[in-house]
Amino acid sequence: MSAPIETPPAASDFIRDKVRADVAAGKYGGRVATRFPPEPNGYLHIGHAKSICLNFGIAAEFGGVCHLRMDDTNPTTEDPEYVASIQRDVKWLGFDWGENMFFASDYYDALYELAEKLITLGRAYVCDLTEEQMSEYRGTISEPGRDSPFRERSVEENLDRFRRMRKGEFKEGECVLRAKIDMASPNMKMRDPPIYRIKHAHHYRTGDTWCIYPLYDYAHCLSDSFERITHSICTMEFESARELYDWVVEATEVPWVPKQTEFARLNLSYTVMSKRKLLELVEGKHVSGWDDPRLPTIAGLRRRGIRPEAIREFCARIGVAKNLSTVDVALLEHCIREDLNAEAPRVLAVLDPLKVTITNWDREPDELDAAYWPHDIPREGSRKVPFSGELLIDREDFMESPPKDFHRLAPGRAVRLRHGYVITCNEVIKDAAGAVTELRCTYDPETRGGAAPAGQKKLGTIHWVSAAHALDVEVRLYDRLFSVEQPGSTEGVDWKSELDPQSLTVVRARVEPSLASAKVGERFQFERLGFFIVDEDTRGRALVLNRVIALKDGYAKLQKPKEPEKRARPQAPAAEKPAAEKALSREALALKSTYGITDDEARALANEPLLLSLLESAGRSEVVPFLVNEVLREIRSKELASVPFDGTALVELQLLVNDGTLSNKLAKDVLAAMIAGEGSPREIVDKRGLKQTTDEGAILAAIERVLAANADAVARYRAGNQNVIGALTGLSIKETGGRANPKLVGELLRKKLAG
RNA sequence: UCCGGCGUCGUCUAAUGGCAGGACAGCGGAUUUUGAUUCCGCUUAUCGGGGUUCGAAUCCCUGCGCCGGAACCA
Repeated sequence: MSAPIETPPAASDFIRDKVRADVAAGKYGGRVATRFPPEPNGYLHIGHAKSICLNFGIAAEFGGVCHLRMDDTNPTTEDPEYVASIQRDVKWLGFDWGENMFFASDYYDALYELAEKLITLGRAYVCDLTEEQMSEYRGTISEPGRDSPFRERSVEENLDRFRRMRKGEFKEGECVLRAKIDMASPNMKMRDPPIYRIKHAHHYRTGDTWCIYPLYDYAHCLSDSFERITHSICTMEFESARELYDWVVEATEVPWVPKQTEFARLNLSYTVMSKRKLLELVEGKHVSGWDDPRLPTIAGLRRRGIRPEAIREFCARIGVAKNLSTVDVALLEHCIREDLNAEAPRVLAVLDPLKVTITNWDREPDELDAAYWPHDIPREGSRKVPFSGELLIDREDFMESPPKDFHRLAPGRAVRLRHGYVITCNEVIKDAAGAVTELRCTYDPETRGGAAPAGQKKLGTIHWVSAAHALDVEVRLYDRLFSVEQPGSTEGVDWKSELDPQSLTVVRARVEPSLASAKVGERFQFERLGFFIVDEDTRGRALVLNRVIALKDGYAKLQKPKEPEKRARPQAPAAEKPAAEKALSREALALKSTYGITDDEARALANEPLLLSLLESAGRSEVVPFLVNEVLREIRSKELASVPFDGTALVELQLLVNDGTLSNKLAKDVLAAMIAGEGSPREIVDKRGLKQTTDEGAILAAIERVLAANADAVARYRAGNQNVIGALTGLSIKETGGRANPKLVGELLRKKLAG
């Protein structure tokens, strides 16, 4: 239930399309139930967030439910600490599973009963092969496996041994329960996969009740079934497990049959996402913990200061598809800035202070009014900012001999201090080593509040604080964890060596005094610098702030030498000579010579038995193009195993095309009707009045109606978009009830548009 | 190599036989007391080769490339 209202409306995707179609078809009684099924053996990361948003999002959109289920079937890796962190993270992301919190470990009894049932039905057996033997018997991806010598044990013996497994009479690894499927299956997952193994281990929830534990492929689908899940959504690496998923559900004869759908997992540039690598970073102390703000973990993102709104928006924007994809982290960063722009009040802070003395300041400190929000954000509020004779600015905002486009402070130049006065630099003080230690400037009293002096239109603005008033704080500047786009993608290079040593810089910074009351978790924008959050390491008045994300820096970009354009696919030359094509099979060769057809046609025919039988009953090569191009499409897309007509009907159809009764397009419509069982081609033509027309008057009239109704498209055509003619042709044909001769429509249309 | 999946702007993703669209990134301009934001504009793509069709990113054949699958992990 559950997604909060402010969740961005998700654009549709192939999974939502499927759910929508299932609901419309009344599948599962129109019910929608999804689940997010993490194993509690690690922390959630932004890749999980994608799955969470998908599963909870779909449930919310279709009035269904989304369960949170711990897939805890491996006692040796799981831990309640992870359960707690997962619950916290899902909740923090803004989702609510309500009553629907489940644990696979709660199903151990039911799973065990079904395993006994499988044995009783002769669909599972206890196998005593060792692990190495089993893998040897399994064969390889290109060679079939061999049956285990224990495969034909009697039901009684299997039942007895399985019960003894449960009682703890065997050592770990001594035997397993296997599904009895097919050792020769091309899908390795189907070669009698183990479904129960012995583990004399303490489970964090069931304690020492069990010493056998079900494996994923067995437990997961049944858990889905127990929970009456309708759409079991998972990532692509489980694709070959789907066949087994379906087998288990069917073989155990459970009443509820969920269906699995896979989508591509999220990869992000400049970071790593695998549990193994994340664990290695944490355990190897490359980061400070699971919540290190540089990590893509939910805990890390939260500590970094990113709001769940930004993550949800990001997940909505990346979409859901099956392509292997690596999303540019710049998109995440964009979502973070976009979210914080309207949420973080602006304040002044200096990260790398340089002293500025205002030589003509001869009074008490001034109290300036400073709005918290810029003009384009409709929010109220301001604070006082003290201005005095001794200020601090960021070192970056001064250059002794600046280029022309540097609109900041330099000897003899003026700059506006944000919310303050315009100052002019008169003198640069340096230490013995030649480093600048102080700037001596004068202020213009007429410019209080930042008003531009007469005649000075273009004036840079920089941030500053008053030295005597500013707070001394710790600021942690976080950046991308890795310095390369795809860590680990270069052969022979350890991915850990690609960590960016500068992903964290800690500085002592000075911030305006209003931050004295800032609370942990509060976010600010330090003007011109970035977004910051008060970190939980803050102790009393000793503020610690994390940089969430830097502001975009147009000037820095100007300075950077342009990256050479990475362009041009390094693919072209291969296209020169056509690669050797696959030799024709014996069957195809025979077809080719019998019917005098092309290689391509023979191949397509040989691939599809249904097509072959149609051709045989037709006995004429004339129907081959239609068979290969149209009939094949229909039977593939509708997954047909048979059709309610034979080849003679196709010959009849072909004759109708030949004598001009039907256009090719109409023939396709007739074919669809034939598949729907509406009778012979001639009957369908008569019944539906599908006869093709070449009546120019009628066609012209239709074209005129279409052109009148689509003036904009006509304009685009005349403006040079030739492709529009396709759409207009289609529309015109449709206008005649699909009966117009397409070629004629095209000719007339072209003539009409030209004239 | 066997089975399966996937190939659309630099990146992610739409277009379900009929005008290749959007977002991010990039580039240019306007506005700006944040070189931010906002606004406007621009560049850039259907993996190659054949076929079917009036019309193909989409259907068929084929080549190529990438990913996943041989845990008693999930």
